[in-house]
Amino acid sequence: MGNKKKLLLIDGSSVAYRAFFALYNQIERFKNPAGLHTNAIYGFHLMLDHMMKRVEPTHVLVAFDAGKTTFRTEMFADYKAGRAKTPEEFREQLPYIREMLTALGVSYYDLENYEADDIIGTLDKLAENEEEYDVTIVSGDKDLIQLTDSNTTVEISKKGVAEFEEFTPAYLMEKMGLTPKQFIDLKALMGDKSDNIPGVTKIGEKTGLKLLHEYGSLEAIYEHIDSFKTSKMKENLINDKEQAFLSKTLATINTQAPLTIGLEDIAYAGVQKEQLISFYDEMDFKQFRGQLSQSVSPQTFEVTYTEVKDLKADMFREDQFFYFEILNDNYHTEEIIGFAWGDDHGIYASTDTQLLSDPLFKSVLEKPIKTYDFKRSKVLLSHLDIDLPTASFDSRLAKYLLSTVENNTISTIARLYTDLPLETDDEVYGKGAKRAVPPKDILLSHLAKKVSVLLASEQPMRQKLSANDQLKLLFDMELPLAHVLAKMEIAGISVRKETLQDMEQANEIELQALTQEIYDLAGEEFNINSPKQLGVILFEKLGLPLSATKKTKTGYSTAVDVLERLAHRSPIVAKILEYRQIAKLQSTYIIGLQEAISFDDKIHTRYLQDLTQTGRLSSIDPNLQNIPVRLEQGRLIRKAFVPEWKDSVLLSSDYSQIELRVLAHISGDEHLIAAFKEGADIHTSTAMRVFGIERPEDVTPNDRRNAKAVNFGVVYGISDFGLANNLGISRKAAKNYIDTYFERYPGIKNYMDRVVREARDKGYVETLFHRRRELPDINSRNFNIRSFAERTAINSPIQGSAADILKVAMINLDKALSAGNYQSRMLLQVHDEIVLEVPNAELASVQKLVKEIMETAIELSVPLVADENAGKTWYEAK
DNA sequence: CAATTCACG
DNA sequence: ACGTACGTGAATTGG
Repeated sequence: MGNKKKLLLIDGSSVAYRAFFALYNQIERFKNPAGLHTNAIYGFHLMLDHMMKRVEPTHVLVAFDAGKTTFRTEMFADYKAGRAKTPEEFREQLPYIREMLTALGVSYYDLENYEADDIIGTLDKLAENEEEYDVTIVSGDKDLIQLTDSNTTVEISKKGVAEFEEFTPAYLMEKMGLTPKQFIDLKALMGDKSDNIPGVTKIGEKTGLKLLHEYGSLEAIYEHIDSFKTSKMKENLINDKEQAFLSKTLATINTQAPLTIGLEDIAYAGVQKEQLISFYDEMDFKQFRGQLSQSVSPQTFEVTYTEVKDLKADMFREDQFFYFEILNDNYHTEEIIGFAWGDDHGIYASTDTQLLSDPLFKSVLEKPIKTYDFKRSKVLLSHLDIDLPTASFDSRLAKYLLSTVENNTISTIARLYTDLPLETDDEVYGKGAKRAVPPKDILLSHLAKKVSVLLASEQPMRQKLSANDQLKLLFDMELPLAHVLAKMEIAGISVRKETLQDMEQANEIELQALTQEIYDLAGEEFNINSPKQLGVILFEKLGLPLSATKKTKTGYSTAVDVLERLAHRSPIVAKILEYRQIAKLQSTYIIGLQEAISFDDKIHTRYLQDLTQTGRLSSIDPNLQNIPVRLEQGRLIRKAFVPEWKDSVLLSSDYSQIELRVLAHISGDEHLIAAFKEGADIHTSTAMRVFGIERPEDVTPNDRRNAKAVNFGVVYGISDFGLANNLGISRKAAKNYIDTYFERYPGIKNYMDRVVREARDKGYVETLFHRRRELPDINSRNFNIRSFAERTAINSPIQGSAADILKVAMINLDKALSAGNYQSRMLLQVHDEIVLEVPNAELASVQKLVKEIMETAIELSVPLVADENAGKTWYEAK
């Protein structure tokens, strides 16, 4: 019994280096006012926080390498020779990391002639002798793995600043089949490029592991060396014997370093607040500073405001900002808890929503106002029967257009465009269960501060919008769209609960039956919804082959594509697929949608206008942009979506192939343009060109299918691997398709090269309407990260321009419906589709109108085509 | 709170 | 050599 002590040992040199590179692509963002780079310091802090939280140590030490020469260089002059010079931007940060550790109450230590590894090894040994310690070692360097034992866990940094791979003796055995001691022998055989440890010629991880699994140790390998068959490997082993044993010595961590400190010296002291605050200020770490100030003195700015009890005419002037506050994010169900407005001459705040209905206030709101989140404001005020017709500025949308990298809260706006440190809503209102309306003075002051941030940030944001040529995007696209979306959300869509209830009952019975069948086939009961349990049943109990299996981080994958390849091996697989499909419909849609129906028998989704990286909308609470359609069983759900009015229908109008048309336009590829101008079936046309087929009627369904996949791939930023995966063909065959495609559509190839080059030069890409996507990773040295950024550079202008075009169409349609005094109204948007509610009497003319407006939203070098369908339910409007 | 799966364009 | 298709949201498990 008794509390075990917990010791955290950190390889400071290696963790700092990792932190430096984890945030390397943002290095220009991490500069304090004095010009010092701070990315490694910041990253180190994040890693340390992460581990402190996870381990909750009683004792901590950060060990650093002392200098260039160590006892190892005495034995082997070339040890760690030939290393790339440490960048100056990194070296300059090291002293500050030590300063930070002091302020954080964490000890650090270095020792002449020894490396950080040896300090850690020695302390680990000391702790082991005392027995009541649990030890966690953190490093970016796998060498430390040799120290793992029953009391010692080794965390090796894997990715970013908070992802680690946890090594225990059991894990090491499972992963590599090695004991911690054998891990040293592996390195002796393999060598280590970064430390310039030679190892044995031509022996890498694979051969090293094979030898160790067979003989157990380096010594044993050499004892048996005479019995080896003659081979190049044997020869290398013999020639490099001395080198191998030297490597082993070099790789072995010294656990007997002559430390001048002991465990009693490294107890965790806790943060030194004063010191830490001045350190954060010096480094310009606003975030850490903000978090800390929560527990110390609130660190913010002050603002004078008037708490309003009675309205007076002189409280209102032209060009004021108005801000309306709610506690949680669903503005359809939340009520205003306070509001504030003002300009440079004064800020006013109140919690009395009755004031809003005062004729004086109402008349002010009828004229264009500046605000933050016009759509939300409009919906909230509509609940008070106040109509907010227009806005002349929306800070939230402005921020979204300037950069999609961060969120668009006022706190973020404050940080990016002003020097006012505004607390986040989570800090002021609390989060999770603790969230609540604060005392009035705190609330009003926070609201007044928000208004003052909105005031201070408007000009900086306008200037940047202007510099980016994005003013029209804000004033002619996003702001008018916010108005249209508000009306759609307020209108909502009628959903028939009884239809869903009937489906729920039928499905319930079917699920019961399937569950029983699956249990019978499995020979036991288990949770079919648990991929983990399902994996055990399929791959262990039933012994299905792992050949088709993908692995996930946590175990076997049981995703559809895997299961489909296994379907012929056991009848249980098909049952599981069927169960999955119905269970998905049942929980997400049939039950989920019923819960989202409000008292007016309608569903009011919220469109997020400032979330996606491309300019698309998204839909939440519930998501009405992913209602099933591809499979008939799911598609039936659409029968529950109906018009509100009698003698009306739902009209759905969707763009045909809008992304490929956009691609044809921005690439200027003559063949793709010609195909669209001819009105050809685009996938058939692609099949003909790529597979060299003369007549359309000779294109088989399979040809067309393959061509379709290629077309999709092109839009996504194609790769042979991705296409191969999608089509279930070899990578080579996929590469062949792609090469032929680029040969036959040189304009497309040209576009891809051009847009990636532009992204590299400018750091961002743009849509036809100047919507930007920043691509900070485009010059990353990491192949994966860079490739992703390149595909994104290709895809974003296509997906984004298509999104822009539908937005324009919606705005134009809204205007036309109003101008024509139509009763018809838009209800839903699904990326390339608009759903309207239309009285029968208006159907013919509105259908024509919608088609016309969608097809003329923008003039491209290819025609735009929209197709309409109407019916009594969304299901029939297909 | 992360991971997995699956619904949509 | 590297190991991936682009963009979303919701339900469910299980630590």
